[in-house]
Amino acid sequence: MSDTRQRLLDEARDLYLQGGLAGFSLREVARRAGVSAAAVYRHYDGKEALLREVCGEGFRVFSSYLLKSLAAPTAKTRLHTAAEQYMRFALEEPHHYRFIFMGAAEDIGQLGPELPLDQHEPTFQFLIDRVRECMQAKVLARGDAALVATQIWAHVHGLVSLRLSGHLKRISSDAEFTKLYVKSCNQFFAALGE
Amino acid sequence: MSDTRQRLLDEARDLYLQGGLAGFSLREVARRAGVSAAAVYRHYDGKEALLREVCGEGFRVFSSYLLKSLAAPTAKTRLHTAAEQYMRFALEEPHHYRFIFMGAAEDIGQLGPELPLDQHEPTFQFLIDRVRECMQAKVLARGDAALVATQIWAHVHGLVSLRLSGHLKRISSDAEFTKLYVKSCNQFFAALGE
DNA sequence: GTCTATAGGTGGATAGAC
DNA sequence: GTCTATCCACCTATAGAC
Repeated sequence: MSDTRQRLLDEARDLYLQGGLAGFSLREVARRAGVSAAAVYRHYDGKEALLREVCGEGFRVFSSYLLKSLAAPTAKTRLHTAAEQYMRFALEEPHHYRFIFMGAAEDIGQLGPELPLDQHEPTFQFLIDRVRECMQAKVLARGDAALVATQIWAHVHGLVSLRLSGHLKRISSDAEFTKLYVKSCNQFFAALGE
Repeated sequence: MSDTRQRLLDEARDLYLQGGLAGFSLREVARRAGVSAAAVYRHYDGKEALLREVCGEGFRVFSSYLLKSLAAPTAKTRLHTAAEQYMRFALEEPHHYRFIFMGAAEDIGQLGPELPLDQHEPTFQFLIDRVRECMQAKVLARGDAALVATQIWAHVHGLVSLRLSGHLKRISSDAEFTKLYVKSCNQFFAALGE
């Protein structure tokens, strides 16, 4: 991948998250990348294709975080590590997180129908697998693994999305947030029969 | 308030939630309301002012839902009813919910600095009060009421926002979602020492 | 691969008639 | 209060030179 191509991708993501789809234009992306607007078309088919690529990159990075949790030795630690990695991804790659999970994908969907939202399924399946093996190991109470995975996803997404959107005014540092996140997850896992 | 003024407000909210800030234009709002673009300026100062008014209306409706929970007789039922009303607001007024809690307000913030996001505080304070009285009634374990309220907010917002953004592909009806929501809240409240 | 130039379009906002 | 007419800015996308 050429330097310019990657540069355009980075600037596109930043610009999008700075001003949403409203303030997003190829011209501005090109300006920031230091090339003309026409040059963008040598690398991407247009506005929609560029944003689509941003989205795909986000999912690749997200997956790389999640997969690290497979290195943990037990079902229980794999679930806990997965939750931790989810948070790490959100805090370390907030641009990507917001793009993927906080409405950006929907915006792209309105630009064109064939968006890469299908990528949600494989990553969600990963969480279901972690829940299922915890149930088999009697770490979580038996039940519908997909439903429990949904509850866990909602719990972590709720915390993370409020943090990233700036709604948690009482929490000032990442360290403070991490403490709350870990505590809240532990309490919720406990409620799920751990 | 004149008919046209209210009409513009309704169309503005719908248009915004249909296409985000990207597809939002005064001209289109005016078209839908059946007036000329220039007529909008007789009622609102411009694009930003119109969206600001949409936001304010959303908070008023949200408050009206929450306040109903004060009619419940005990601290515990008031907390449960508040959680239920939160969900009812989200399901019955998804446009307003998305506008207020799912990024829309941020978009407006980029249009102009003096946005009505302060209104988050009073409504969040309402939840803190419900938590505090539950702690005093020994329904919840004692602790930092604001922090526990944050956890509860995150939990319900996580569920609701995933539902509204269409990410919960396995849940097809509002009834099914309501069941999951109530169950999940009960489990989490239990973990908080109820 | 990058540029300039350009065609064709949408939108915010205002002026002035009615 | 609502209209038409208008100005100006910005955008997407393409054509053709280098």
